[in-house]
Amino acid sequence: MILKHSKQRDSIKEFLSTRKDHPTADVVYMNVRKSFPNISLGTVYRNLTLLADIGEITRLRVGDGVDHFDFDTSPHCHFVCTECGNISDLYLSFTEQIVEAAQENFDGEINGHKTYFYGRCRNCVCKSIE
Amino acid sequence: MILKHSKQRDSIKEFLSTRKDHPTADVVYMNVRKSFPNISLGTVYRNLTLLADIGEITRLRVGDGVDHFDFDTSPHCHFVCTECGNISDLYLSFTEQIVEAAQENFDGEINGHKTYFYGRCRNCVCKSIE
DNA sequence: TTCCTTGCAAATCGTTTGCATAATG
DNA sequence: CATTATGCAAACGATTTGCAAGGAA
Repeated sequence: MILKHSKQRDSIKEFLSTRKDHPTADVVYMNVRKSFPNISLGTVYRNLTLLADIGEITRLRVGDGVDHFDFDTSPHCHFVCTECGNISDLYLSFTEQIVEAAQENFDGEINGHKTYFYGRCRNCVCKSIE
Repeated sequence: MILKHSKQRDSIKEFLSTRKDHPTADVVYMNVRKSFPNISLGTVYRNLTLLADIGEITRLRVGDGVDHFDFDTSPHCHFVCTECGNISDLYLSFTEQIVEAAQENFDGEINGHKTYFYGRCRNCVCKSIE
């Protein structure tokens, strides 16, 4: 399967690259529609799936029932606020070591990992104190 | 909301407690039906959701689009075989420290984490070598 | 008797897919 | 020209939910 260029896909990547909040397919759709009013949700899904498959983006399933997408494919963890749903990046020094440590304890081949931290973000903590 | 006793819920818990492979709602349904032929999928889902909400079990979203349930609520990680889909437990010594380390690097309140390792299990690695 | 739980079926909702057409190389 | 990508709408599949009836406290 040889990829052909597509303006829609470019636009999706371009949009994703500007966001650090790990948008859902629907959010991508809403925004890309500003440039491509006729783009369909199906196209957005198809491209997000394709990009995730070839490793240009990462699909996150944090547990809220909706897929989120991350333009940053470097190894890092995520924090999910159980109150507002916000997802933020968490770059931890031991991220790399986690896989190594797991590999030592596991009889098989480990390629990667996804770590999600859950709790309340700064904003939500502050709000509840007021 | 005060819980009332229910034979169906007992049976669901009882079944889950015997399994270490993190079954899906459907698998739970299939098995509990042996004791309760009339139980409905809805009831299974309702109870699994309830049990997860009160913390008696854990809901796992490993990324295959289906929810898995774990009777073991102690802090541990999971390995997901991307070939056969199997999910196994991974008890790592540093599991506890992960949250602490993350907490130090994050401005908010972290309550827990879920870590999924992806790769190929022993079985699938062997098969591909044959 | 109160109110939680169930079974059933319909509804929900995020995601995928089939198809005819348009765009790319 | 061959093949991939698109828009549209229908299909899918896991999970949830409304409702009337059953069961626990």
